[in-house]
Amino acid sequence: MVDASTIPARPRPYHGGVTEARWLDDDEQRAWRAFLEATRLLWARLEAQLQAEAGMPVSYYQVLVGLSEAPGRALRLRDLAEATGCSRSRLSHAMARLEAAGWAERRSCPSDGRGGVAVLTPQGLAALEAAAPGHVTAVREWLFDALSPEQARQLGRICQQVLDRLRAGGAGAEPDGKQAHRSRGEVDE
Amino acid sequence: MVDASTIPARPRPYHGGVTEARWLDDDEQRAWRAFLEATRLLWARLEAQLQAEAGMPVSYYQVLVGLSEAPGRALRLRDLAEATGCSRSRLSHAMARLEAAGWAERRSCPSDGRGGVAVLTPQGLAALEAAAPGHVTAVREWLFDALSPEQARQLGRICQQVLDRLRAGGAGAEPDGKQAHRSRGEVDE
DNA sequence: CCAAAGTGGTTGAAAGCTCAATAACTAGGA
DNA sequence: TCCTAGTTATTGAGCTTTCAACCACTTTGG
Repeated sequence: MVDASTIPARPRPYHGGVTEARWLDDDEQRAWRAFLEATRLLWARLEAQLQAEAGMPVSYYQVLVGLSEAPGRALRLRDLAEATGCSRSRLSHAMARLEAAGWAERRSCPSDGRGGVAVLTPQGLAALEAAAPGHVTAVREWLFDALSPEQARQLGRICQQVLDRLRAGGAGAEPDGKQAHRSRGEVDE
Repeated sequence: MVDASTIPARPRPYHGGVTEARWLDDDEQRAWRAFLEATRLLWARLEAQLQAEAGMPVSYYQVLVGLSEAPGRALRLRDLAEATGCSRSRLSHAMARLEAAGWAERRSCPSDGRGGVAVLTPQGLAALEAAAPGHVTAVREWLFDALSPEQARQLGRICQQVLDRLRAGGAGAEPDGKQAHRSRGEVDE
């Protein structure tokens, strides 16, 4: 079966750049294609499961989780955005939907007039508690049940290293928040 | 820093289900949170890079790659959708944009009157060849440079196992194509 | 006290994706 | 032949996310 990849199979001569790109070797190529396909399918499965059983996309579920873990089940919108790793505008839109569903509320912040505080409602907590077991079961079934305990640790370590590098590497990603400055000198092209 | 997760930190009693969900142990919990965050950030980085340097989202790049690897740089739309792992309607919308950009064309299929064939134009190939080195460099820089060769193999093996399980597990995901039948007996709730 | 700069949050438009419906065609029998 | 069922691709509506612009408020520094 032809597999989806974001990298052409064979190196081609590239006209115009200054530096030659270092292509992926066979192990890396295999790993990359498997990674792309696995994450894509896994994510689709989890979205479908949560949508079917709890009627919400994963992103909203994550917002509810973020709120449920905060002291008093309330959090500054800024901090909630940080905790769930989403942009402020995205959270703003999401909160509108969560509020409409009766799962969360917005209050103004007493200590900072600009601020807003998101609060999880009892119905929101109930929805989260109803959704969680099915979600956990799906994560276990499609991810961890396919792996040995040793592999689970390997995966954790791998992801942590990648994460450290991405965070150290700074600019270029996070939207909405601070503007990206585009560092990184050695981009060929 | 508070980390985003789709699983609440502690098991909570769940009222209403028949079966108790098996929660994640500490290793799994750590691995899962790191996985979520790392894939999210990595993807954002790659999207930003390709958008900035090549003016296209990763999904379109994947379509161009799929076409470039096909014999004659042409492929039935059905097969292209399969190869890139996207739904037919998504591909249809994408083709409209790629055609407008002059990177691909649609022709009717001689052997099947229903069918359509997508063809990569010379401009499309040029755009792909211009975009590829930067993309490969980014993948290497943010993913593989963070890992040892052994870890790259581990990641490949892990993803392959997950992939096998997802494919064996059948229904529940792939949209648009065949309808999902929802198997899996033991869903609590 | 006041202006300038920074931060927090919202909004509307545009892009991309999904879903359901539909049209066009093929294939497989009565 | 005709009729039904399945396949291929497109379309439009709706949802989520991004992006840029914006307002409100706070902080900083004269």
